[in-house]
Amino acid sequence: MHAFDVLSDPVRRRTLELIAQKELASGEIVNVIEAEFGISQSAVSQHLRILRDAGFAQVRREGARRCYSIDPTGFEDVQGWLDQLRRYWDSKMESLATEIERGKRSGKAK
Amino acid sequence: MHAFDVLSDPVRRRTLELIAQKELASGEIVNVIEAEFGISQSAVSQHLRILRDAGFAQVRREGARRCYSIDPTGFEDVQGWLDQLRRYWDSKMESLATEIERGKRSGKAK
DNA sequence: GTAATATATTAGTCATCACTAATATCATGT
DNA sequence: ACATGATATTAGTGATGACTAATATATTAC
Repeated sequence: MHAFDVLSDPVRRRTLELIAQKELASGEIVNVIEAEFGISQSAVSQHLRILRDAGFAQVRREGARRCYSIDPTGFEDVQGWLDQLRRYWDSKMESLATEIERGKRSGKAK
Repeated sequence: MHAFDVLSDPVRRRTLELIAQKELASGEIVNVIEAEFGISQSAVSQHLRILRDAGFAQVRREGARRCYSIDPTGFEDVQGWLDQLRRYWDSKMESLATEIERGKRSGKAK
C-alpha cells in the first residue's frame, strides 16, 4: 500500500496523531478510536498493521501489551514527494521573477 | 474529498508533477497520462476536476483549451498536518534529551 | 492447566471510487 | 449554419478496501 493511501484514512491519521504525542498500548488506542469513530477493536488492529507495514508506526512488546509509537520512516517518501513538487513550482516562480527583473532592466516590462 | 484522498491516486500525483513543472493544456496532460497509464480522456478529465475542486490545480481558459497549473492552496492542509505531527514527535525527542541531560547532571543515568 | 485479558488474524459483506462508453458543451474555421 | 476539435459530464460497472463477527494467539494470574 502506497504511503499516501495509508494517510488517506481518517482513522489512521488520528491514530498517528495519538502515537506521535506519546507511546500508547494498542488497547489505549482502541479506546480513543472506538469512542471517536465507533469502530471495533478488530478494525483498529487492522489499521495498526497497515501503519506498521508502511513504516509509520513502531511496535514494542511489553508483556501482553503492544506499545505503538511513531516511526518517521514512513513519512520520508511523502515529505520527499511534496518537497520535490515544491522545488518545481518554486523554480518556476524564480524564473518568472528573473524574467520580470530582466524585463525591467531592458525596459520591456509592459 | 479530503486532501490526502486526492493525493492517494497515482494518476493525480503524476498529473501534479506535470503541471508543477509547467502549465499544460488538458490535451497535453491526457497524452502523457494516456501513454503512461493507459486510461481514457474521460478518466483524466475526471481526475482534473477532482484536483480543481480540492484546490490542487488552477485552470485558465485559452480558447477551446483549458490550461492547468499547480495551485499551492491544496497542499496547505497536507503540509500543515505533517508539520503538526512532526512538532509532536520533535518535542518528544527534546524532552527526552532534556531528561537524559538532567540524569547526567544528577548522576542518575544508568 | 484453566480462566481472564490483550491483541491479531481470517472470512465475508458493503460502500466507494476509478474506469469506460456514450454524450454534451463550447470554441474555431469554413 | 455546420463540421471539427478540445474538453467536460453522465450512467453504469468492477475492483479495492474498511468494516464486523468470529476465531486464533499470546501473556498473566490463579
